[in-house]
Amino acid sequence: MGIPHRPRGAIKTQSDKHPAAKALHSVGMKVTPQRQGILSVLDFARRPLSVEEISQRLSEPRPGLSTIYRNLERFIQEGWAESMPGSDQIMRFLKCHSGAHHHHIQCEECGCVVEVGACEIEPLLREAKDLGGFTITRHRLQLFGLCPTCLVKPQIG
Amino acid sequence: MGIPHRPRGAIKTQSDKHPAAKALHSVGMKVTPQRQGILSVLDFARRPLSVEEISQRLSEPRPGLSTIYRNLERFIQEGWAESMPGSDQIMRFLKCHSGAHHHHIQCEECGCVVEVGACEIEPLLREAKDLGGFTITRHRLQLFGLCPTCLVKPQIG
DNA sequence: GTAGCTGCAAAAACTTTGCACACAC
DNA sequence: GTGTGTGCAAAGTTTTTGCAGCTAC
Repeated sequence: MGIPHRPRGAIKTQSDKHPAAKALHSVGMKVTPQRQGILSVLDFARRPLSVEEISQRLSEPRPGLSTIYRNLERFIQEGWAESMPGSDQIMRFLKCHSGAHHHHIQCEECGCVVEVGACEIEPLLREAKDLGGFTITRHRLQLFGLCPTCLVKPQIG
Repeated sequence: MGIPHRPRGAIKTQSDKHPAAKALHSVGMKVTPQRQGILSVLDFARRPLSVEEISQRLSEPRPGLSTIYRNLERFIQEGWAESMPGSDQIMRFLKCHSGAHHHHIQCEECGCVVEVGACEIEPLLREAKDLGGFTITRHRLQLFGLCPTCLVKPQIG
């Protein structure tokens, strides 16, 4: 047990089994175990991960770091992932579940991230006068706070 | 010529001449030419500068890069400067003229940055319900647009 | 005079690149 | 079979660290 038996004939590329494979297919990218692995790791992650962290979460044999870098770049191009530069030099990556305009809230305690769909900032900006004469074309909002779990949990110290 | 003669007696530390020196003094940092230079470069910059760019704008003899890094770190601690991670790996630094909560608008064309003092986002966040149960503690808003100059100037292409 | 600061050089950390081989299609 | 993708290793960049000497105070 554990290994489900696979109906033969249904196996060739498993392209239509996992959504990841489907997505890769749809943009003309080859469906490789490495890509599926990286996408899967990002899917399960609840906070932005560095390349190193992504590598650690991948099962052996692990793809080379360069493979991870190269694929993340493509995923970002496709709008599947986002890079989140932090205060350190390390770039962290996050999967975007919504293709539309959205923002992220990150918990200051545990680092988990959720997407916030509704963006009510645009109208605000339209009204704002004192923007130094700038015409706003886009914005980026990062929210920080405490997630429900960490809010309940008493802070250490 | 070239070298202005300096009234003797007025020279000791010039601590009370430049605001930079004053500021350094006020937090117990020694007033060195390197620090004054870096602060001055940041003061004149209209867009975030990388360490390399700061170095290039300093007059000979230039401080070592490590000196620039070390001082930027302190300036950020003091709230005089801010680091702005971009899409590349390079950290860029910007002088904050307001100590209070503020945001930046960056021109997508020329890269210049201005501060926006009034932040009308807080009340908005307080009303917002669908934040996944998060309690917002702080936020970071980056605005991008076209500055008045670039708005007038016809785009190339 | 002393603590703090700087310069230099070496090391560290992160990311990119080149090329031969492998694999998805 | 072909072209894309991968692994490995080397190089490139940016940033940090250690230490001896210097300088602001």
